[in-house]
Amino acid sequence: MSERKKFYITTPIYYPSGKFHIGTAYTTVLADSIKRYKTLRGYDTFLLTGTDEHGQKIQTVAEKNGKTPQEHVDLMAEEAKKLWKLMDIQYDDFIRTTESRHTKVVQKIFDRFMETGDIYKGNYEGWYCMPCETYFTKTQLVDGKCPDCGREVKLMKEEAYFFNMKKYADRLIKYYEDHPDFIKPEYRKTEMLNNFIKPGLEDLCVSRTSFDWGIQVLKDPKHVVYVWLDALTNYITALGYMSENEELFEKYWPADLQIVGKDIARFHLIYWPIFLMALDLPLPKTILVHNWIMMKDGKMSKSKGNVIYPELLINRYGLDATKYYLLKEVPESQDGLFTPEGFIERFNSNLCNDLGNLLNRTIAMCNKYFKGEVPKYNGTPNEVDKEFEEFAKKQVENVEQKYDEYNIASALQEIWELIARTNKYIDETLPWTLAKENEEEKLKSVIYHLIENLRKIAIMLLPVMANTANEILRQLGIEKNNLKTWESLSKYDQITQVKVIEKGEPLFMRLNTEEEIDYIKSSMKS
RNA sequence: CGCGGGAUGGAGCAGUUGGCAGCUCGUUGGGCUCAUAACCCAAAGGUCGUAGGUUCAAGUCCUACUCCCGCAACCA
Repeated sequence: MSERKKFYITTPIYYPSGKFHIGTAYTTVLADSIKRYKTLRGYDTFLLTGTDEHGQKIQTVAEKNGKTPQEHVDLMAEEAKKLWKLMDIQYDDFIRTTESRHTKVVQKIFDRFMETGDIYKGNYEGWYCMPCETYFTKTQLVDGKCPDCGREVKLMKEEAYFFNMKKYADRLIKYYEDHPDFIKPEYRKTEMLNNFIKPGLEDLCVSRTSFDWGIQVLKDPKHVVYVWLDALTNYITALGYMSENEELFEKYWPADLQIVGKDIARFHLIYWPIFLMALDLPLPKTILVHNWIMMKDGKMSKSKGNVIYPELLINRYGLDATKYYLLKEVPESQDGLFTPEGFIERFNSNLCNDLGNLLNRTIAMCNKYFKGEVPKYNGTPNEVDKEFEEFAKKQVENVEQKYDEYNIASALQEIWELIARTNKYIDETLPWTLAKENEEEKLKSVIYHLIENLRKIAIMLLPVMANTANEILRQLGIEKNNLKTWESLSKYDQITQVKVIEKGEPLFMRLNTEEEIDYIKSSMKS
């Protein structure tokens, strides 16, 4: 029965050493929106997210809080799930790297790599900070001292396993060349080639003995698997790879889209494909590297007192407004900028004025002139109607194309152009004048076109702002499911026997700019 | 000469293969009254980082330079 095409999409698994900030929320919302779009387009979708729960840092943080590492990550995983619930993220599975379905398979993979010779034993050398119990590379050091605490570091050596990356370098380059869609945006590929691959790949350290909060290496129990071999494989262990039941894996792998932040681009664009090659598995179709949301004074950090948490925005301004802002604000070519001013401006201007007010005035007119009953489609008696219809059709195509390119910010841009055009249409057609002059047919056409455009706008907003979109449809009185599908966007004359609600309700209430800016700024400090 | 990205009216950004410099917000003036003091129109405001070069024509190509940001190998 399942002839539907599948679409497997992943977020990174997040490292729960502290509270999740807005950057994490951004990645997840981006993935969720794309999933919703693909679902709307009829795909059988699967969205995976989760937490990366091992490592030295977790151990340290847990101890500081007087907890065992397990207690700490249990708590953090719940925090993550709570946040995703608040944000209405429709994930299909949540993988934790401490779950046995993951650890068992990682052990198998490690064993297999030892057998194939991809993993060999060697020595890891680095500058070690005793109090922090952490290794640093030479370039990470600040004035030759520990970048975290500023104390002396010692050059230390420990036995460790390495993965032979060099062996796969040529294959990786070839793969890049043969698959132009593998990495988005393109310049990330250049970055990888120039910085890491062309100068010669170094082998990757995949085990440690200096701490034990990790997955044990079966054949050498004093070692635990180190970071990336553990973390990256979540994308396949979650689907049951190498387990008794590989059904999901068979169905969904390879991933269609993997979304990562620019900070972990290297690991996903180099090591991950190489691990997959070593396992003889197909590579994901596309890895999308997104940029960051920055603050005016640079990177978000607690010491600067400029961290913004998603809960704050959601609780005060609503989920849809928050999602809209996030997805609109990060461009492909560079980092986005979060400013309280920008947030409030977007809210008032785009959401209240452009969209909310358009719905409100449309509903008011439909009530005033037709007692709320949407007139039947009667063609395009107005001169502008025809051009207007064509414009809407074109925008639908544009939006679709942007969504297909995973460019949500641009898709929203295109939707807002249609909103603006629709507002303008009211001024062009002057419905109140038509009413006075008893131009019944023309007036019917105008109202119909307004309602129909709003219907299209709502459907196109479904992936990003489901609540708002459904609320628009509700106020318009659109109930039939066949008027809520993406396919219905290509039709213009389908609305019949529909009655809008008697009194429009504001989608978004205008905010007092100064008050809210103060509010956001003061909450960022505390 | 490590690599990559950026530098465009007050702020934030678009600018495919070179062809009269655009968008959003803000400012000013006007219009409209269906609407959430919203919406529509118009105007002001830029030597497109600097200096050269190619071209009939360059924000867009080439060269040099300046400044900002990220990465620079095991830090999500």
